[in-house]
Amino acid sequence: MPELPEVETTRRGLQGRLAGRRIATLTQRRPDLRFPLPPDLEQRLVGRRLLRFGRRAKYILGELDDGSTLLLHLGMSGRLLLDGPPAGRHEHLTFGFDDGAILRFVDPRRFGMLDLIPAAGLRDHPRLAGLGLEPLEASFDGPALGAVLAGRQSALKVALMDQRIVVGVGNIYASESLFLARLSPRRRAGWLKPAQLARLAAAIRSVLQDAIAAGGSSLRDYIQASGELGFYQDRFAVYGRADQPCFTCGQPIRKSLQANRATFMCPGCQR
DNA sequence: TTTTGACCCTGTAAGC
DNA sequence: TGCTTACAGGGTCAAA
Repeated sequence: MPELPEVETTRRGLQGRLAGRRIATLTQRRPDLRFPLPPDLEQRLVGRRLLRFGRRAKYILGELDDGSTLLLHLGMSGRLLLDGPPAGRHEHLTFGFDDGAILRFVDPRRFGMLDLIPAAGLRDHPRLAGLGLEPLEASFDGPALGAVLAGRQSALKVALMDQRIVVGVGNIYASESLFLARLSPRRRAGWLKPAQLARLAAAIRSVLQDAIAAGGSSLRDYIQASGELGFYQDRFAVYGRADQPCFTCGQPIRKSLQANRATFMCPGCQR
């Protein structure tokens, strides 16, 4: 489910509602998400104040008042829901806060994860070390993208989804960004010219920013922390539009598989 | 070193 | 209607 726009939208919801709040209770319903939860999680979390919520790649980072960091990843089906009713058998963790706020971690497929990192361990944490460029940072441009793609023989779309190269771009936004940049997902990643790299970097940034402004994309089970739906899915140019006419040139959108993931492109517009 | 494919788990939808 | 199969937004690991 969540790519960078959905994670960022969730982060903003948490920051607005929970920053500065103290964790009063924690209920765990099962010990295993993608990875086992820290065994002493409740003991280490209850009583701590959450100072602010940050983001690195698709990870949400909750900074605690003792210097440790609550690390959250939503996987493919994870949701963080604020103040709503109980979410049923896939609600694995429930946080209660000092002002009565409730945060529910719901993840049917359990590809999500949660960890608590001591202050000294954040930089070297195995989930965070080695992550690639942040596409919304000011330094993300054509030359920066060219530097990390240099020498890559793999297909361009596969490279864009590699979190060691660029973070936050998943299957939906890779297809949408490549359409906007008019580049074929099957091009070799390391062979782009400077003008093409500049176009692609700008397209990635533009697609992600527009999706954040729209509250993310709500397919199947993604909703914002507030319970509202995102609506960027209404603007998809290619994703999920197999055989439908391209809005630009009218040719049918083509669906294929790359690295066992669905890829959508317009054969008329993308070269 | 880089790239590819299998796999983790569950729900949904399509096809028979 | 009921069963089976394919597929889904992510990330990791082993093998090639």
